[in-house]
Amino acid sequence: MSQDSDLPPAKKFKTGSPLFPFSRKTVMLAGTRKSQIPVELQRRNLPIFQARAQLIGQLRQLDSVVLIGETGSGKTTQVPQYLYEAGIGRQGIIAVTQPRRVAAISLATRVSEEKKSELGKLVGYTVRFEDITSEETKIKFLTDGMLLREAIGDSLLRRYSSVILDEAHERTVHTDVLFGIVKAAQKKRKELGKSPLKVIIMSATMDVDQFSQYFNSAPVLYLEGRQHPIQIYYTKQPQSDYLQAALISVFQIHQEAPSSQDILVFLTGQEEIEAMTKTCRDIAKHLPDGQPQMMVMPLYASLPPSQQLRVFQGTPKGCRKVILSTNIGETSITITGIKYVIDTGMVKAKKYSPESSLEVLAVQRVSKAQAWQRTGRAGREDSGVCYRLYTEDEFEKFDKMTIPEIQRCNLASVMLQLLALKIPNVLTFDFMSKPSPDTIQAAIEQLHLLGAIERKEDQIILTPLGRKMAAFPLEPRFSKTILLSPKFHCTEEILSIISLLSVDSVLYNPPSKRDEIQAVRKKFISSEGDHITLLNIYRAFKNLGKSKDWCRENFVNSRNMTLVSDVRSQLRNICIKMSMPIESSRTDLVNIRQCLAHGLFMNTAELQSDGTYTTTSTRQPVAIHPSSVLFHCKPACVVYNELLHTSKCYMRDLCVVDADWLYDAAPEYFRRKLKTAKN
DNA sequence: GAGCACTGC
Repeated sequence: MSQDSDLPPAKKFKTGSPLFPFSRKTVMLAGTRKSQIPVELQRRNLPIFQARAQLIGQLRQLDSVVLIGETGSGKTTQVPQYLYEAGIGRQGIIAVTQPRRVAAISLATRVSEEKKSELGKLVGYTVRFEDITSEETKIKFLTDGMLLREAIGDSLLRRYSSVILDEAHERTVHTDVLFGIVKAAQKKRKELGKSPLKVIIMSATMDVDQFSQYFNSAPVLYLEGRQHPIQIYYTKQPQSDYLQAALISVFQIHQEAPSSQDILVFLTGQEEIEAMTKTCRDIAKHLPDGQPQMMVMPLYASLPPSQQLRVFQGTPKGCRKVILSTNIGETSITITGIKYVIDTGMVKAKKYSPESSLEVLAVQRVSKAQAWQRTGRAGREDSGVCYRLYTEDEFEKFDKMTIPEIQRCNLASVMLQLLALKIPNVLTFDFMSKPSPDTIQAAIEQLHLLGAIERKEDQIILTPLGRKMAAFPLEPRFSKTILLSPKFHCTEEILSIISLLSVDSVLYNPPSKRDEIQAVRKKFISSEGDHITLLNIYRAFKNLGKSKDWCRENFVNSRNMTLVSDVRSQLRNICIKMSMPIESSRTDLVNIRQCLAHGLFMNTAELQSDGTYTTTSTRQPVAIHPSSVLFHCKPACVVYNELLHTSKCYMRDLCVVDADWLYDAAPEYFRRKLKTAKN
């Protein structure tokens, strides 16, 4: 399979930087083929169809199965139909979970077409804000988070005869918790003599042993995908500057390859991608005659949707598309026509350290699994080529798998959910990959401080407040803030603020338009901090009919703003269901800030005599983030939404508070902290 | 004095 050769892809390119040679390997990865043939024929043409009878036989017999199949095997669309057509578990619903909303929606649409039934009848989907199912629905696609929510109401998942956990290799927090939930539900249903629960884990070719072992040595079935050969080139020497290396590779390929073949480059973040976009465009302008044109497109999540869509558009004849992407291009967005992938081997990812309860965002090496995922993007329609900007020796030293998210994040929400699910002992919950005891302990401590839990005879139980908190699709401290708000007569305002905080930033901040933005934003700015400023922006948005034009004029992300509005009405409905009084504080902003102080007291920082800030909880030196309206101010005491560790440790989204309010909110906590500070 | 990978309820 592998054949080494000293074949640099091009020798003509000159930028004054040395060329570096690559060594070559060929591997087979899966791809999908587009087709215009009728649906039934397409179903029969899928690689999985040959195995249909055998597969149905196996699925009928087994309680748990791990199904390994590469992209293009058709497993996600076909297995639910096979179960249904064979009448397996006819008495219940077949659930298929997905990590992403768009996937759940498009798969449901696809399968309902194949079954020639209207979407929402036999085949439906459930995602946040959207439930397209009915009494008739037997095959239901849903996000993993949605199934987890449903489990809080019924931990035995009684409505379902089968649960298919798809894309299990991605190991999202939600999928990882679901592993434990479905395993426990299956066992419990058996013990109680109820109808059995079939569990099917679907994954790309990774982690097989771990999945199988966890599900009581479940058999592993392999499905073939459609294979397209991919040539892999490693650099012969380690590259000290991966950006420079990527740049050279792009133009080497550009000189050699037919212009219809597009290039996808994996980089780490917005800033880097914008800079590289500019450099590529500048160089492309001055290429010698006779070379193809080049269209360079950035791709990252916070890019406005209109610009994201550009990567799907065709280019004029004789023009090559070069897409510079974050890891959004690994799984979330699939671009057709990619022939070449350039993998820098770097990624920006979050790490969590429980001792400082800090989340750190840092550029680091990808795992082998991630590198393969990137490589696979080159061979989706046809054979492809992947340039890895690292040596084969370096690759061998990469971690095998990306550390699952559950071992890299704050577990407060997860622990609250497990408690709401009535898991007997959350400290010993059967995670497939156990988080560290420190992280679990830190989460329990947080929930305790929020008043969500109490200890009773060595058991941790949910308080009535904690039970209410679990009803909100929010981080526990946000739920708590909402539940406190009636006391301060400002629930309407707090609902707006919490909704604003719980989605991505609604503010666009392109550096090129900084002065313009500052002028426009002036009218909303509150000296009391970002929360009140955001509230002002939301109020204006709402009063002016939620208009898109208004958003554009004010550099507000209208997509995120609409999401805020949806989240708000969802949260408000939950409040109504709890019979919470919902009042508006109108012009009184003090109440709102008091309420925030009571909810976010754990995130407090105080001004020191030298003009710097220190967190109250861990005495960590912190600074006000440049995006804050308080950036140039020095309030004595603030609460913040989150800490972000980049070049410094920054507080984001701040609110000015009185120290007295904080002592009122948690007297015991602050008495203890004060003592520690003095020692 | 200066900056934010990606999902999801």
